Amino acid sequence: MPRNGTDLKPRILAEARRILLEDGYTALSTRRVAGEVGCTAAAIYHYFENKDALLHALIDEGFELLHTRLEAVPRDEGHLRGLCAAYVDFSSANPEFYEVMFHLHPTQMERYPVERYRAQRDYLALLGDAIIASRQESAPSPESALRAATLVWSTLHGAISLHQAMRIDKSLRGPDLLDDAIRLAMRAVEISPLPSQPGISS
Amino acid sequence: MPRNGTDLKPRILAEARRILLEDGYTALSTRRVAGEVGCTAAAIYHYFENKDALLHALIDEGFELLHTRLEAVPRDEGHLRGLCAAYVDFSSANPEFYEVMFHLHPTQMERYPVERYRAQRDYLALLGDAIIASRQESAPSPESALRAATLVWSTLHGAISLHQAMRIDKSLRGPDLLDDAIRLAMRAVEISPLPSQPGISS
DNA sequence: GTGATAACTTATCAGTGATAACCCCTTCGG
DNA sequence: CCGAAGGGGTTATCACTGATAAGTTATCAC
Repeated sequence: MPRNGTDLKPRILAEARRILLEDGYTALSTRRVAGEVGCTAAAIYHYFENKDALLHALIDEGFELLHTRLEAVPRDEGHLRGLCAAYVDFSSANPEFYEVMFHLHPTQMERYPVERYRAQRDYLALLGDAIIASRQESAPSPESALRAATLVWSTLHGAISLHQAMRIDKSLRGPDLLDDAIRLAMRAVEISPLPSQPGISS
Repeated sequence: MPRNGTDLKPRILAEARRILLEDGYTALSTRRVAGEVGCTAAAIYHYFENKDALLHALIDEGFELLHTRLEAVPRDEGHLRGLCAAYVDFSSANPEFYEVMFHLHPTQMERYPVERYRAQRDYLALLGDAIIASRQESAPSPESALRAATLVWSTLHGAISLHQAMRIDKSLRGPDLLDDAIRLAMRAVEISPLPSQPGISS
């Protein structure tokens, strides 16, 4: 039985989350978590199959946080724009969460099944619904709504990615780029429903 | 003097490049490079200050490759679209190069000075020129051309990033998303020159 | 030849994720 | 009340990683 009274699992998660948010993903090591929890690194493997499983628990937390943020957006005529702004705001307020949720390459995350990402992506459904609602007269099919939603998402993600990686020019303000991206994303709806040309790029 | 006649440096670079392209960034370790070159891991540190310096040499190669690709785009009336397509094609043809060039987070690359990325980014200047040329009548200022070019770039990058990370829905074709992104990026020119609203997002 | 120096190797360190083996304490069956 | 069972850990260790200091060898200048 635990020397410290309570189960270790929540405390491991709490310390891991704190380290991730305070010092970033690269600082998140099993030994460091163990050290701050007050146990041995091997103890973590009693509660999580491996380090990735611990990280995935944090990723799931991030997706839940994003979910509640997006659900809170009022479903009025500005729903789509609100979703975009909320998504961008989430990335700015939680850059470390955003990084592990969207920046981590699959080769570094082989044990987080791609399926799980896909299951988590109800934000795409939200975007799709908002897109459908935003143009009731032209009534896009669910397929083209998903395609447009993906384009909206990818547009926002691109700006967030370059901004967070500090790749944009010094003379440009990050928030301006994010704002431009939101405005551009609103136009994605006009792009996607075009007939899909059979594959071009190699 | 070298036992093998030639200097090790080009061979180290060649093996590192091969490993990066064949097995990806995560497979690139000093010991592996040394093993395939036929020397010791410590020998690498004679030619490169650290592992990052070796990786940066590869990144520079990638930027040069991208540069020649973009320079080859004919500067006709379809210059901007051609640049976008060439950029996307480069990312598809060289995903490993693209990853280390644009996906590697600064926290994993602290020793690659951000300035160096900025110096490498003449593709932004190319995009800016193409944008200016594409609308000679409205004649955007260099500043808004840079801003628009960044938005174009970020739009393409977002689609490439999600595509390479296999984040997009199974029912969607990656090339379709890339194609949509190019079409949307063409509209970025209409977005950016708007009067920059003083900061909104947090 | 001799000294200097470039071009390495050997040995080692600190840190990473991960695993096997053990130990201790609680709990439950009898 | 006692002994087996098993959860909840620890210790020791492995195979990696990047990195460095110190020693060694070969070549070149003079």
